[in-house]
Amino acid sequence: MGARVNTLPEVLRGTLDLLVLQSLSWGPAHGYAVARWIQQATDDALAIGEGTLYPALPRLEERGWIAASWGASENNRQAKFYSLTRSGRAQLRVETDQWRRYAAAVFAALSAPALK
Amino acid sequence: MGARVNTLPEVLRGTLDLLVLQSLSWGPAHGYAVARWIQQATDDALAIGEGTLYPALPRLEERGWIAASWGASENNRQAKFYSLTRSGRAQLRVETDQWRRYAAAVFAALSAPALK
DNA sequence: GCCGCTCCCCTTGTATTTCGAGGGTAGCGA
DNA sequence: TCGCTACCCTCGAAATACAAGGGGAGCGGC
Repeated sequence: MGARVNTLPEVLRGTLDLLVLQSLSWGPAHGYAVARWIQQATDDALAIGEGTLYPALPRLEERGWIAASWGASENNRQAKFYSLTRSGRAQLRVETDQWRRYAAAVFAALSAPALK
Repeated sequence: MGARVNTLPEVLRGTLDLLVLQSLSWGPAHGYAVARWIQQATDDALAIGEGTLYPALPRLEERGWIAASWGASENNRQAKFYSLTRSGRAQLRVETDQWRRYAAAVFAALSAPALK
């Protein structure tokens, strides 16, 4: 049915963002913990390098989806805690939905017949 | 459990490749038709621009996954027909599997609990 | 015969993002 | 004091999707 047409990277490249937002939906966390969460939540199927994650966090912050503040970690280290903003929560819903529709479309294509 | 750890783009960026390979699994087709197939097979959820698809085809050819040959289209135009090679068929299996595992991991994360 | 549409190919520049490698500080236990 | 782990960051290289642009050739209508 007439859903809007998506371009690829809008959803694809946003997958990291989606995972980060989702990880913060449980409450504030620092970058290092976010990385661990993703790895754990995907049962080690996905690993995010620090060189990938750390640039992503200010990006999300710039867009107003997360907010940062320094604090002490569980291990008594300085750590930058990120928390979801109101608009970040909305964005999480948007991206979750996009992902679901995108994944459904790919799965559909994988079992689609030849072109008519 | 102990699946291999994936990096993001290996799977993500390969999604277009996966769709193209899948579209050719039904037999040779020219680029224009591949684009139409993808749009149709995903129920209009995904649209691939020509500026995206046409550079992708030589890329896949370079990797030995598809082979090109000129011919006449259904509408009696010159068209470049691509067909899956043997190694392309293998690649299709690999990428299908990767996609399934990747998608499963993301879905798992979307319903994962807070970090321990 | 000509117009315009659709089919079909392609290139270029730009923007975005991921990755790997590298570098740095600071607790903490031995 | 050593070394490990937790924690932050930057940089350059590589990929690739996109929008915009350009072109040729059938074909049907006039």
